[in-house]
Amino acid sequence: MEESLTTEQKIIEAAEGVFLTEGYAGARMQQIADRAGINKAMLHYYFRSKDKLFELVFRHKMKQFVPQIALTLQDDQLSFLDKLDRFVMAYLEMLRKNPSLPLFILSTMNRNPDLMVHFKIEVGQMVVQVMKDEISKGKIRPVDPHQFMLTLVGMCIFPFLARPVFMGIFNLNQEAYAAIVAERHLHVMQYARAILSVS
Amino acid sequence: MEESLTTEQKIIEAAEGVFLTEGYAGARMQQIADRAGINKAMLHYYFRSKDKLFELVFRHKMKQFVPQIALTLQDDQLSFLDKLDRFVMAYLEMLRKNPSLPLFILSTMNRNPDLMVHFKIEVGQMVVQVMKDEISKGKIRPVDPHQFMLTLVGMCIFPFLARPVFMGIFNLNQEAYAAIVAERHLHVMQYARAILSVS
DNA sequence: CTTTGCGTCAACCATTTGGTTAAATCGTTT
DNA sequence: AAACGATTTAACCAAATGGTTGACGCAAAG
Repeated sequence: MEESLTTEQKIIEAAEGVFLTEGYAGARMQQIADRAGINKAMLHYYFRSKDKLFELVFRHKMKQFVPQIALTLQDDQLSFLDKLDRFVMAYLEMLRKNPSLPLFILSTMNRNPDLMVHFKIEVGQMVVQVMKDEISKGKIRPVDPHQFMLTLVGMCIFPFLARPVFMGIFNLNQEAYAAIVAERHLHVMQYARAILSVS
Repeated sequence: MEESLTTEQKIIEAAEGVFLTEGYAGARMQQIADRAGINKAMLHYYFRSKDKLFELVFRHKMKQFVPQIALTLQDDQLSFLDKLDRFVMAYLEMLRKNPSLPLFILSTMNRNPDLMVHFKIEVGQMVVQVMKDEISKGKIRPVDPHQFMLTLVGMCIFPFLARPVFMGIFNLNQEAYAAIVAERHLHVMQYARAILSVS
């Protein structure tokens, strides 16, 4: 079936699954080995330690998590709001495919904020610059870019973080919550338009 | 100094601190004992097991976390938006005092969604009902209450979840981020007004 | 004074966990 | 087919971890 996968790939795949759902402290090397269908010693043969393996997984997942909004913003043809629309659509779709990604990243980063150092990220500064330009050009209303991005990205991510809590509080079943997530895009853009649109 | 605290209280306080920052899997009974300044055996003397102690802490923290918006909504004197304003103010203040509460709750609930069963919460249904009433009375614009509450509460909580990531992405220091959090209330209400206000 | 029961502790225990090792197996080259 | 390096495995190890035990202190009750 998946015999085409190399052992190293099988390990990484298994490690991602286990680390994502259990977190670093909750993950067990044996569990990863079982899931990969190999001997526990292989883990240490290919990746020296639990830390090394985790770091590999984390780096990979972090790249997925940090919004690649930079690419979307490059396109000069579109208006800023249309660029946002594209980004929100793509980001929500990615999250739907990786629903446990946000909690994994945020938990890890809270436990060890130093990890951020390894990621020289310019996307933040870039977005702020673009927004300031748009504001000075009068294309969008003046808004604190930090607050705006915090809200915009949060609106996308939060439903995946709070899923069990909200399902409980609002008495929702799987389908009802899936419907909310499916409609999320509309409400995110409704927010963006309400805040940014020049009357 | 704090010799007035009973041993049981010292344990609970220490357990809260450790569980909040380390999570269940990452917390060590020895660590809790050290922090409480007592012997490890005392933990098992007062609370049979790690699970029992954790459950106690979790229940306590869960009560703090679930927005007590119900109380705020009762007051009939205020308009709906003023009620929201009160709630957002109070909730943000609580979060500022308990910055690691959200990640703790959401992590735990994701790991074990069954825990929600223990909390018979009616606040969700109540908020939905109030909003529907306001809508039918024409006091606020028609909005999906679920989407709205998800956004409103998310806007409050998310800054505390994403703190290290956003500090990294936007190159912010402690003070800069604190300033964003301090100003958060304004932007949350700006959202609420933009979405709910009848023109 | 002695007994009783709660609180406290050091020492101990069984299991789990990350990690190691030495032997075996497989594939490729000569 | 011998040799050789890469891969895989079972068995093992030391440390850590949640949990237990028996003794000791001590204040209140008898």
